[in-house]
Amino acid sequence: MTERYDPQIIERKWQKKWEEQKCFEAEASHDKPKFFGLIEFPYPSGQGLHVGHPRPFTAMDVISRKRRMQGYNVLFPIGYDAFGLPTENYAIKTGIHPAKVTHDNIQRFREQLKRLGYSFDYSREVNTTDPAYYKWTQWIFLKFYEKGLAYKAEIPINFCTSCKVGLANEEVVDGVCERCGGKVIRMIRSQWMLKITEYAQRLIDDLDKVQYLDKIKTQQINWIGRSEGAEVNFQIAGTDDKLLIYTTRADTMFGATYMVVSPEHPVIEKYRDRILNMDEVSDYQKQAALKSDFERGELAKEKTGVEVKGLRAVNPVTKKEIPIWISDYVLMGYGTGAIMAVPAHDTRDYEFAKKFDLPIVEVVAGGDIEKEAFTDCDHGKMINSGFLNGLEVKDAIAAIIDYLEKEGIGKRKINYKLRDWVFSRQRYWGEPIPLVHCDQCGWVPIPEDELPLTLPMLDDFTPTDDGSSCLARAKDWLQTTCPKCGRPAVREADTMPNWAGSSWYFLRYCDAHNNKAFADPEELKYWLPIDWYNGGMEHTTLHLLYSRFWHKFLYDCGLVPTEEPYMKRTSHGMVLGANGEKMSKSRGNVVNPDDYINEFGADAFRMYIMFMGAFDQPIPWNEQGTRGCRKFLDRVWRLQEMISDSEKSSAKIYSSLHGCIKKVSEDIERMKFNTAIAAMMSFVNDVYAEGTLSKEDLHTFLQLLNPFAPHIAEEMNEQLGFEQLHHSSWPEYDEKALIEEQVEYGIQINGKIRARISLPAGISKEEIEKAVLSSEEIVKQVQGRTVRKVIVVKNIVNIVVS
RNA sequence: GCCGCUGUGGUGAAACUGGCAGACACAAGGGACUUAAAAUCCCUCGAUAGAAAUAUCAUAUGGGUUCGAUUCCCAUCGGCGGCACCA
Repeated sequence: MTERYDPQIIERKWQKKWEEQKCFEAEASHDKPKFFGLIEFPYPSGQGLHVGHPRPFTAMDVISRKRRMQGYNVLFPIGYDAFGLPTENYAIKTGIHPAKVTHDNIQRFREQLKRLGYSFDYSREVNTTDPAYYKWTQWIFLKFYEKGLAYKAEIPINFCTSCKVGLANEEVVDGVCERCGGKVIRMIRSQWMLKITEYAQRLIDDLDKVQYLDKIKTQQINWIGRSEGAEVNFQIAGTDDKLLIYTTRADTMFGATYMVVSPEHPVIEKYRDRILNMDEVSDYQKQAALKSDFERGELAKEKTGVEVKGLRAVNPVTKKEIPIWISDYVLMGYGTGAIMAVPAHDTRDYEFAKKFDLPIVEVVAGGDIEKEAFTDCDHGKMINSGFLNGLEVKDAIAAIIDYLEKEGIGKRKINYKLRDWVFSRQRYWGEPIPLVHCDQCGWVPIPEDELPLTLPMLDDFTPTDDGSSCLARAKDWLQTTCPKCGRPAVREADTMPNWAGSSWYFLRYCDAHNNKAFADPEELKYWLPIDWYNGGMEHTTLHLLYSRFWHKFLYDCGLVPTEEPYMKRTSHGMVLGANGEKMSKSRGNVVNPDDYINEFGADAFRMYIMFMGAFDQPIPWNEQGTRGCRKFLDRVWRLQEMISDSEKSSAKIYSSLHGCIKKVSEDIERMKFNTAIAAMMSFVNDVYAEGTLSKEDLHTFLQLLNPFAPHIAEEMNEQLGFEQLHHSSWPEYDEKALIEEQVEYGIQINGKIRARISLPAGISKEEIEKAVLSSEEIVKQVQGRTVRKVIVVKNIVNIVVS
């Protein structure tokens, strides 16, 4: 009689063994084919791991464990993305240094991860806040600077007028400071920018070279937002100045009845003396400054705006004078900050024109502009448009741009919605930007041998009154000398955003302890590209795009061997709280895995997290689920009592096992972990029905179970007397075992199942048709009706009768 | 608002390329074992009608394409993610 299944003992035993034997460290040799599996490294928050973390981790652990058994040299690393706001805010509140908080949090995370039995290579762990790591983050930033891709620009930040702190967008709730409820304004600051827009086209084009889920590609393409259109100059009446606009619908120019400029547009300042209602205009500018771009873009909001009296523009095709308005639905950050408004054919312009009673001129026939804007550009012909009349929209666009170019009024232009990356944060807990400012020499990079530029130890992390980070108060650190001319100079007090460290961490995994380079080129050549990167959909447009951008830049510098970092990208659905809402401390629905591991074991927890639902869909946590999977593992454990003395299992069990091998092997590749587990459950149910199976077949089953529940699988396998599972080869299925002798056909009459008939396998369609039509059941059902058609597909026979 | 995803029993879901809707579980109910409980094992389990065989209805809602639609198309309604300083 075998002992009772006790996961607490078994799991500790195997975790210890794996660590001692260094089972999951990637092999230094480059002889074998490699597999680099990547998960998004966690942010070590103060609450520790919650049940959402293990979902992607377990999935990639399953895949990595399978790859090892398939003979690959596997790199499955782990690290911590540890710079960031929550830790800093915690430090401000408690006075405990963020480095200490980070250290403790990481310690806790690591322990929790180890308890879950992940096959991470802990020897290559990275931590973005470690100076030995961020030395290279700074080094890469200097490369950007060197190549002219890092530059300074005047960009607004959110500033709480009461705390005197720069705020992240997330900290601004309904226009006020999340912490104190104080008024938030937009304050202009000079900030470091990275020119990601220079890579916009390549970031779209090279998606063809990788296997990302289509929805991820689509999301990135839409985010980059390439559009083909034209830039057109509108003369400002009575001046030599022109207002430049960008439009994708140049065909509608004859319908442009007014113009709108963004509240920040420089033309306002320039002509303030000519503007008759400047008081009204500046009031509006002030109001607009309080809103975020997001609020301003919201269509749901009532349109607002003010006519700029005294300033008028000339429509270059109708030659008519038209009014100029300012409104916050036009953003300075996209296009040119000015638009021509064509209310008949643009929804926002239409709404605006209706509200302020501006003229609406229909120029594309086909809609009902009394009711709404007609924006369809695939149907409809031009009207009221001079030489464009009668043309289709597509042709009209080409014709008018040709005309504009010929007349020198405008030109073709490709535009991107993507904006350059604001790279400065007025914060302490980030990588210092390794530049100094010298009155003589301007911005000067610090010499490479002075990297890393480490964060000074402070005890007060609160920002300064003007919104600068607390580094601005660290005078000793701030004051330095210019590396170029030796005169006194000042360091940059802003730090890098959290995204910096996560934009290249996967490269460091290839050679985590190198202190001469961010990684050895030979290691990069072997390990790159990452074979499979799984992460959340929420990272699609920021982290994923930023890291592709950094990688392409490093490729251009000759520092990495591949154009793209990730060959394959998949994503998981979020684990929600039991109430169906996103897990968060403030909602009080955060679930910690520890309780479940203590009660049911890590294997049961891993099984459940993979079984609970479709991997790519969000799913609420269910308290009962882990118990159910524990029940399954108990059943698996008792298979030991069913081992037969004979060498072979019954034909039925053999066939069931090989069906299971096929299903599990294929489903892991498709990330259909839930159905892979269902297949294993079915196999175990079959064995229980049969009452017995061979030792060899149980071993094979344990190989399948091993990626999901590695501790129990190794333990049972050891008791059977086989070598450790992670050294064994992934089983192949026997095709012959899957062939059935009889096939059951579903017989439909006019598309509805009316009968089931079992026929021998491998007979022709004609024979099937004959057999079905002559069967007693069908003869009865079809009686008195005419058979029009018989369709035989797979194991369906549809008889169409009338 | 814009972009992407999504909607199937009491619950989580499955159905791979348009081909037998509800696999596999959870919960619930009934039974066996037990002094009893836990554990375990067996049975029932979409709705309506029926003793049953069976019939009708059913994959958010309304249309469409098709021999056949959970799957494709159009519209409507609800949920989730992202919207550039949360990570």
